Amino acid sequence: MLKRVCDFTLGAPNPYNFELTVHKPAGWYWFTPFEAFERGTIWTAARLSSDDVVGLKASSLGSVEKPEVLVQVFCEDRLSNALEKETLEIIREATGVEEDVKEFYLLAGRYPVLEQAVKDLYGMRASEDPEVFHKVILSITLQMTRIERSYKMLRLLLQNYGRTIVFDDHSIRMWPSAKTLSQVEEDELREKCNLGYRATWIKKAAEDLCEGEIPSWMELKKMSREEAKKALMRIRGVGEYSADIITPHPGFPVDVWSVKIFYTLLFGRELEGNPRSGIPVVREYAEKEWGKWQGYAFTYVLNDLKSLSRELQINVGDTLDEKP
DNA sequence: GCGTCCAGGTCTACC
DNA sequence: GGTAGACCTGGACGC
Repeated sequence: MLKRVCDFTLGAPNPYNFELTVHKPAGWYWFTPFEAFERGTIWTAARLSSDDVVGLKASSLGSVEKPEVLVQVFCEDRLSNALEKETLEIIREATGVEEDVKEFYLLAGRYPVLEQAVKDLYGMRASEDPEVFHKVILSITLQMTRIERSYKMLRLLLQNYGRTIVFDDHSIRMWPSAKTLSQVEEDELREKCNLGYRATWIKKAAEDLCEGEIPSWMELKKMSREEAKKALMRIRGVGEYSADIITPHPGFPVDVWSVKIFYTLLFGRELEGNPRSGIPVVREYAEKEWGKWQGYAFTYVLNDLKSLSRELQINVGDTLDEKP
């Protein structure tokens, strides 16, 4: 059982909606697929550069217009000043309390789809777990398969190689560390987690990360958008789509499923022919129209599909199932 | 039941 | 530089 070692209280530029930020409507997790969310409070876990895992309990003390977030940190031992500072940095990144969305909201007013999404998800931040390795695993398991199998692979990875931490009467399953996965035999990884050819890439990424060949989140953040993407695409198994998911400079990671929806929403007609042909069209549109806010546009639309399809009377298909 | 097809990308060999 | 073809697995579908 971890003990409470420190608390942080954070302010944010309004509007800021804590619940929508940490518990997004489309069902995606904040830090780990096995975190707990009950009545406005979230219990989750983050990994520090020292490989220590801290438990996080977070809730809102304020409102959308007067935001204030309380985060309690749990750990085996008291954190050093450096690790406490790193924990705060991770929390700031994940809560998005330093991001001001007013500019995005002004831009959104010019596009009916975004205007509706902003109305529905007012105050939400697009931010999430700033851990490159977790995002590498996620993006690789999302490739070339149905979403059900992606979830299965993720579940098996966490169940077989992740660690469970217990704090504040909650038990949270954490992602496996790069060190752990680098030491697992590739065949074992393939068989135990149903990864197929992805086992080679995940194992290689774990090894590269241990050897310092993959930049950290903060290092990527300091790079330009293009440099960060180029650095990520040097990881085996990470192409343009995956790099857009991993990078701290969010792009527009449309795939053959989401491109059909975005095409319909943006151009008012269904995409005909091979869906892959629509990907560069939608990407180009997002880059040209929304520039640095394209990641926000993607997150807002993706998390508001049910409402958008109803309000704009557009059929977005039957693939809106809840995520794990 | 059983065989076949193909999917929320990426890599590699070949031209 | 551009582009087929291969890659794991498992659910859907046709027979």
